[in-house]
Amino acid sequence: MKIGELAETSGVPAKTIRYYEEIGLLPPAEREANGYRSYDMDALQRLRFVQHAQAAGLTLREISQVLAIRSEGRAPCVHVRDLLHRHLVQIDERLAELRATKRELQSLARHADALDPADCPEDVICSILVRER
Amino acid sequence: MKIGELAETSGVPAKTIRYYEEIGLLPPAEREANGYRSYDMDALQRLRFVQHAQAAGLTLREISQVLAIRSEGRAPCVHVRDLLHRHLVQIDERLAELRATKRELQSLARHADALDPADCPEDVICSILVRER
DNA sequence: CTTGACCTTCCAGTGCACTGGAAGGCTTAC
DNA sequence: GTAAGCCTTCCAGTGCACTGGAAGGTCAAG
Repeated sequence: MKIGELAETSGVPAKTIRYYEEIGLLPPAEREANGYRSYDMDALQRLRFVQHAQAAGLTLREISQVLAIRSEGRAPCVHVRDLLHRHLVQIDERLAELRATKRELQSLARHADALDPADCPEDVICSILVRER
Repeated sequence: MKIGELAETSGVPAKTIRYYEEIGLLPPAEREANGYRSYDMDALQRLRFVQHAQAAGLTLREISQVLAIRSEGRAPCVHVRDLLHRHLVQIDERLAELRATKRELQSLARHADALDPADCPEDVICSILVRER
């Protein structure tokens, strides 16, 4: 399987696959006689793993770590477990933040919708956003 | 008020305030005879506005736009209104994404917690993350 | 034999929001 | 007068995850 096909199958752009290899996230690909990268199903699996892990909120650096640990023959389970728990905490924090932002935004939006632009006073930057909450 | 004091009062590092000026987010500060930047309460208000707008999820670029529109004498209300509504949509999307990620992560974490690392098979990258959902 | 779709490397840029550090000037207190 | 702690500019780097483009090699179809 050439890089274009892998890109097609996985949905990850060829450029990005090369980039992943470059930063060591993926192992150097096998090469055909002509120098083209050649991939097997393992490569697809690895790429899918990267996608899953990314969807789970892990950074490429963290994914690299898991991959590296695995390739050393150690089971990354404990490591992954920690990573997962840490990310769950982070996600909860981020969720709380986002919800607060949403409330703030909604209150601002309600205020904005009730305003006639002509009423905007000249002496403040923007009465919608500046008013005290 | 010198930059350090403004930084102290606002909680925004002096470095960042200079950066904001550099990118045109804040207007060039008044200078004292010795070249030091000098700020008044308006500056503090602008900085607070930036903080609020940032907390509301606007990018510095968007905040610049609002500030620029205002400084042209036009009321940015309509613009801000649009911005707010667009950001509300974005936040809802991001919230949905995050919640999905959280569910995914929780399911992975439950799986990981139930696993003995010794059970990790050697032939997959990481059974926690790779398994089908 | 050419056209077009692939593939290669390499370098450089993007976007976002800073942040660090060097080299030097100013101010205040002792 | 000197030391600490401000301030200035300028350049450069950070982190994350790509993305673009140039210049060139390869392959299959017509």
